[in-house]
Amino acid sequence: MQEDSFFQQVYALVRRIPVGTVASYGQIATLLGKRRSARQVGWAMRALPPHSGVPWQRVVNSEGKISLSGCSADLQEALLRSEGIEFDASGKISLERFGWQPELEERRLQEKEEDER
DNA sequence: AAACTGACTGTTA
DNA sequence: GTAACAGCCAGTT
Repeated sequence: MQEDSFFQQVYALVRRIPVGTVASYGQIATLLGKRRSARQVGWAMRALPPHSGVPWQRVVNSEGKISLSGCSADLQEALLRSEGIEFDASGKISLERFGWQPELEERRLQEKEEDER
């Protein structure tokens, strides 16, 4: 569990998820070029030590729901709410509103550069 | 070494 | 709407 293992790649990517947005396990896997390795992303999150600095709470399943059970789920929801993310009546996050969109980020960056030019 | 277990997901029925 | 299944792979029996 070191070097540039799959887990490390996952952590590096999860660290880039902006505050107030969420990504799905599958999305992380896809961005890493492992389209069907969502489960391993879940493993990576599970293996995470408590004070790793990785914003694990920003990773939810493809429905926009929390995939944990028990008190861990409560913690995740609390963390996300504190970041400004809202849940609907069924405990679901609107990926439309809060989903991480790396491509849009790039676009915004480009637009900003154009403005400054 | 083999079988089993998941913080998953898209497809198929 | 539900259910089964395949694909993926690290860790744990």
